[in-house]
Amino acid sequence: MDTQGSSKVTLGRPRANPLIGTGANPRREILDAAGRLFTSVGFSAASTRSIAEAVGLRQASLFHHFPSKEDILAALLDETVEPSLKFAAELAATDAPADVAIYLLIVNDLANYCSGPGNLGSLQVQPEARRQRFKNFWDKRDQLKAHYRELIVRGKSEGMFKLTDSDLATNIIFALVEGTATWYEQDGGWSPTTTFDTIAEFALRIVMGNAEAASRARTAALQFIRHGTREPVP
Amino acid sequence: MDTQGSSKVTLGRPRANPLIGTGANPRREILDAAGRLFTSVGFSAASTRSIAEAVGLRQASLFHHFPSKEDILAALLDETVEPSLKFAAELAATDAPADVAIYLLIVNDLANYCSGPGNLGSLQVQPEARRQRFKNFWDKRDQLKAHYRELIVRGKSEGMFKLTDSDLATNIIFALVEGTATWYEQDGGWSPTTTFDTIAEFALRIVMGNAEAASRARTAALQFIRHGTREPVP
DNA sequence: ATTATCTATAGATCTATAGATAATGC
DNA sequence: ATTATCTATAGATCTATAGATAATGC
Repeated sequence: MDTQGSSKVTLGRPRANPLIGTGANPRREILDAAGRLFTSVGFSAASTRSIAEAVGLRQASLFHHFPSKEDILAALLDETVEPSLKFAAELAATDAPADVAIYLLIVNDLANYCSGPGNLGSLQVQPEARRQRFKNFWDKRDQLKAHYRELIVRGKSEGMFKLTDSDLATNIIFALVEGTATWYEQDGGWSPTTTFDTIAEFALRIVMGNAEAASRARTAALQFIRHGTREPVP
Repeated sequence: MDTQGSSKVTLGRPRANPLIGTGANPRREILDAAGRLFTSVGFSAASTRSIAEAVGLRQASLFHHFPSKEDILAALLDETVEPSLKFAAELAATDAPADVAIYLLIVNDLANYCSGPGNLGSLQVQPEARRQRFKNFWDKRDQLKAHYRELIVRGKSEGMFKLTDSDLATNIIFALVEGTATWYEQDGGWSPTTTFDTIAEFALRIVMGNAEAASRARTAALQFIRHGTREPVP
């Protein structure tokens, strides 16, 4: 079975406008176009007709791939949180200290949330995303937030983080990360690397309350990526 | 002329449902209901019918008060940024040091943006708010952001703030403040005072890179409110 | 006479379903 | 035969306008 769209044969009746899209992976094309439209004009304002047109299909043909417009958004929301959740789980299984781990978690999540045109992470702030239909997404997002909380509680108990209320701090740090998707633009201004690194270091300044300690933790985190351990290279 | 709605006499034909709203200030009632609906279900998903029903009017009657649905959103957006902009201008005219000023600016803006049901500050993240029609709002919001930048540049040049890139820092701090409207809820968890104070102190930790200095600046800011100057009370 | 509402409706959507059709697979 | 598309359309909206109506003001 070919699920990657590398094959050239396409079954079924040809599209109204075959010039747009390869037709090899219609589901993927639809998700990409919908992501662009949902973030640029909004979920409700993006019509199924406009999504279909963007991929060279007629409006009704979308419903062969998704039972409803909401299902398209559900798939997109899931795609944004799923990789972050997976990374957080893997990270929790390492011996990374709390400061190193939170830096790595933030940089990874920023890369996920600020991906795709318009930054798919910004989908979740649209009021339509609060509908019951998307509960599954919010559950996963709560799990991701729990990983943040876990690290913050650990860092505090080890005396590494200087915080009064771990839960409030979790909310603020998490919002700092998630909120980036609503303003950051790939094109204008700063490179993703610079931006994400700065935000993660700022988060360390918040929890550690010390710019030098934050800077050292950042360096240790970058070492950790390269060597899979915090031990400094000789 | 009575613009405050304190009068009991109401001109014109009675409403379909006079039980809802006083009828004394229809424009205000419409804005409040629309604010609730725009933040809870989204601008596009909130129909003019649903807004009208919420204030006991028929759908068409809204258009006596606002020429279009977009004009309602424009008025709401303006109401969120206008008081913040005014405060920032007044603050700039005082002798408050950069750290004290940014603390006060942030706490004030948080109170503004997190007001009204659903936090009216969250209106601006809806993709519909990007439309050309709302350029006036974005211009004012840019002015407010310029005040943040001003303080950050000043604090850095005075050696009080430890930052590499003032512009990137401005964006991140500003997003930290604005983004609060998308997650903070009055009812669940923390009081506005505690939350806003914590966020402002965290912003100081970011720019100053020192928890103790941040804490002192916060104390000085609270003094400044009480005495209109930073000089410690004897 | 003035005002704020009402009723009625135009005209433009919008999502989703039903059933036909144009490809390839076997 | 299977698949992915198409056309056609139902039925439910949605915003905004036109003109009537039910109050108060003078």
